[in-house]
Amino acid sequence: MSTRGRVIAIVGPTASGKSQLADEVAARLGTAVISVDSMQVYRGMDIGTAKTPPEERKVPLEMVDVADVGTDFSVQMFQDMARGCADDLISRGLVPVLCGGTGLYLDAVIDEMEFPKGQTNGKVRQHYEEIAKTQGGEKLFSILMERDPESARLIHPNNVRRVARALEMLDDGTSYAVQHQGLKSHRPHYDALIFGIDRPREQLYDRIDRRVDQMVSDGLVQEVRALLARGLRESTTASQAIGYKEVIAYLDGQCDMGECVTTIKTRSRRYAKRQLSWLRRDGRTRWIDMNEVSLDDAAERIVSEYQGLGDN
RNA sequence: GGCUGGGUAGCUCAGUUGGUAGAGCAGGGGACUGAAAAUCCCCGUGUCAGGGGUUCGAUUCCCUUCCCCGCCA
Repeated sequence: MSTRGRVIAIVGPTASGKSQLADEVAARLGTAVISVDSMQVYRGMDIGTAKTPPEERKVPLEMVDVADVGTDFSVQMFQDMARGCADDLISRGLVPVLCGGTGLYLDAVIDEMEFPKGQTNGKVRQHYEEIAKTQGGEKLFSILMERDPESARLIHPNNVRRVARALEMLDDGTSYAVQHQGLKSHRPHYDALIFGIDRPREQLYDRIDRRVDQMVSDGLVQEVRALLARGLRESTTASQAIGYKEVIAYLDGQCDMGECVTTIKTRSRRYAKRQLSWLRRDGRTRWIDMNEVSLDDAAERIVSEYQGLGDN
C-alpha cells in the first residue's frame, strides 16, 4: 500500500475511556498520542474537554493547545497540522497513535480528503446566513437549487448551515456535490489500524453524568470565566463546545446551575450518540467493548494486532 | 378515619359525548468534505392502577379494592 506510513487510531464516544487507553498503548510502543478532537486544540479549554493533564500523561500528547479560543479552527487546519505531527513521528520510526472522537477530523487525517484551496470568507458566509434569516431557509435553498441542483439534491433544505456552505463553495469555484463523492471511499493517506472503543449505553451514560459532575467540581465555571476574558464569547467555534456554552448561559443568568449541569449531561449523551453514528460507518474499525476487557488487556490487544502486521 | 382531586408512554400531562389513545421532554436510529462538541433528518402499543358490573363492545359509565396529592379530623 502506497501510503505515507502506518498509524494506529483509537476512536470512540466521549467518556468511553479512549484517552487513557491511547496513552497506555503509546507508552508501550514508545511513541506519542495525537489528539483528534475539535475542542482540545484550544488553549485553556482543559476541564471541559477532559484533556488529560500533563502530569498524568505517560507520553507526549500532540494537537492539543495549538490554538487560541479567539481563533476559528477548521478541519483543514487540523488536517495540515496533525499530518505534520504524524509525519514527524513516522520519520523518527514511530507509529503515531491517533486518539479522539471527532470523526470528520480523523477521516481528514487518515484518508485522502481534499478541501478547496481558497480561504473561507466570513463575509460570504454571513451574506448567505442573512438571506436565510430574513427570507427563510427555503429561499436560500432555492438559490442553491438554481445554481447547483446536484448539490441541492444532497442537502436537506432545513440544513441552512450546509446549504450556505455549498453556496460558499460555488463562489469559490468548487461544488459540494463533487467534494461529496469519495467520502465513503476511504482512499487511505495512511495505513490506519482503527480501534473503536465502546461500552454498554447505560454504562457510558453513567460515566458521562459522573464526569460532568466532576468537571463542575474541578472548576469548570472558573475555567469558562477565564476564557471569556480571552474572547471565548466572540469565537464561532470554541464557544459552541458542550460544557462551555451552557456555563456561559448560566453566567448570563439564563438558567441556574442545576439546569446548566442537566443540560450539559443531556447534550453530552446526544453527542456520544452522534459520534457513534459517524464511527460505525467505517467498516475498517475493530471494536472493543471496554466493559468486557481491562485497560491492560485492551492495550495488549492493540499492540499485538499492530505488531502482528509486520513491517513494510 | 372523613371529604375532595388524581392514578394513561421512562417522566410531565392531554384525550376518548363508550368503538382499545397522543403531545412535550427523555430515549433510539440515521446523514455528514473548510463551524463537526456544529448542523440536519426520521422514529410514539402503552395490562389507559387491580377486580367486578352494565353493554354487541369499557381506558371512557357504575360498584369495589389498592396507591398518591390536598383539605378536615
